[in-house]
Amino acid sequence: MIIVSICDLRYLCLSLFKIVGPDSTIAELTDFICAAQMAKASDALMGELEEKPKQFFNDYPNHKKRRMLDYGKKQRFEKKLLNGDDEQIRLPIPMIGYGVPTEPGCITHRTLPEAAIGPPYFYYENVALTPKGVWDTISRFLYDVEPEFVDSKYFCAAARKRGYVHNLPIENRYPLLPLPPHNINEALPLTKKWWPSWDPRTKLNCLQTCVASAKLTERIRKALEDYDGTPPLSVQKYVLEECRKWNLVWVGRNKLAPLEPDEVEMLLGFPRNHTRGGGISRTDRYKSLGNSFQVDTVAYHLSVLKEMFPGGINVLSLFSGIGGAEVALHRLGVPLKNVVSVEISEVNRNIVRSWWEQTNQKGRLIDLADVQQLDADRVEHMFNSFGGFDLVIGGSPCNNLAGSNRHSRDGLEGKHSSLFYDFFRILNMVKDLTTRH
DNA sequence: GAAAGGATGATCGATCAT
DNA sequence: ATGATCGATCATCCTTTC
Repeated sequence: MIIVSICDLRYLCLSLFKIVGPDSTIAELTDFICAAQMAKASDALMGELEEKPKQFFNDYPNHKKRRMLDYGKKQRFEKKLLNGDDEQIRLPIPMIGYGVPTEPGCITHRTLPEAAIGPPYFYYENVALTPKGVWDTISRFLYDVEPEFVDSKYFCAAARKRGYVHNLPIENRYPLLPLPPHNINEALPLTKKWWPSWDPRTKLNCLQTCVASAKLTERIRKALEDYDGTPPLSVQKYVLEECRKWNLVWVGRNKLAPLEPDEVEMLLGFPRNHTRGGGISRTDRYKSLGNSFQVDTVAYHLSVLKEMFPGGINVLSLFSGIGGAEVALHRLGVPLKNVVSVEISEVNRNIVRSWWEQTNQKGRLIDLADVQQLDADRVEHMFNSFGGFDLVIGGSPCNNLAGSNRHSRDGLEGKHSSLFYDFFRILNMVKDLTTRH
């Protein structure tokens, strides 16, 4: 039974911004929404309590204050309230979304919810493997569009499991050419010579923000060189574990190494030296790259824009990072008229700016620092001076969702990941402005 | 100071064993 | 069916080294 519709939720959200103003925190916002849902749903809950009271109390302990860390229970709660008829969002096997160029089984038709249909087009990205219920919430806010889960291992030699919520057409997509190498030994041909037969990997795992230290690879080398030829199974197991955990590749006899920043750029579909701005350390390059789009994957989804906008597009790019969206559109040959790029990191803004200059862009790049400072007035002003935005694109922070985070995997309400609600807020403003014109 | 190294589990699903 | 096991994962904080 659907108790609170997505429209109600959006109106609640928007009215809260009007009531308490843009300075209110996300925690206040979500508390408000939860309280409103509670009130609206109380009648139906009484019915449900009669049916299976025990399960209810197991699932939803009786506390007034919402705690950050019990997102799982809260999300189940919300799901039951809002989406009781639907199954929880599941990841597809294989993880190819509506289809990828290299695999059979392409879906060419879907029906979008009425409220989701553009203009503007929007494209939202985040990690696929989140705590439970996160994608249900994201999908509900983004007009009930079902996420498209795609693993970039179908586009390049490294895995990258991501969910994409967008309202783009899915017919007649095409990949960037030339197709990038799909296996490790094609992408990194020099490793082939040293690759032992007992290492069965053909794809790398997800490229992350940290890489293994030289000390670690030295320890592995020492462990291997005790044996002439094939090491015993126990050593093989240890080495392969470290290889998979740290994405190590073979660069010499018994010698493993982490990927170079150049190689990560190539695997992610960026031009060589894309992140080699002035004064950026190796560590910072890995960090910026690890937080980025896989360009070929995103470009495949965006390729439908090429025919629709032969004269170019205006883009609002939120959480731009090192400009994965901009690079993807450029490589597709979609002219960039006006690009508003919002990115908190100055280093990343410099990277995008110098890419913009190096590629001789004819359009205009406006870079801003903070999505939270992007209020209705500024959006409306830019909207009017450009004649609207054709695409709102971005991937909001994943650090409170990602599995690698031991310290603060707090879910969508976490300090950084809650900026998702700013993506929704800004997209919704653009949507309103577009329909008004 | 800046860069690199090292220690730090948990979640969730898929697969396997019972 | 049900529980055990396995494997992947856009990270953060503090210490050490340069």
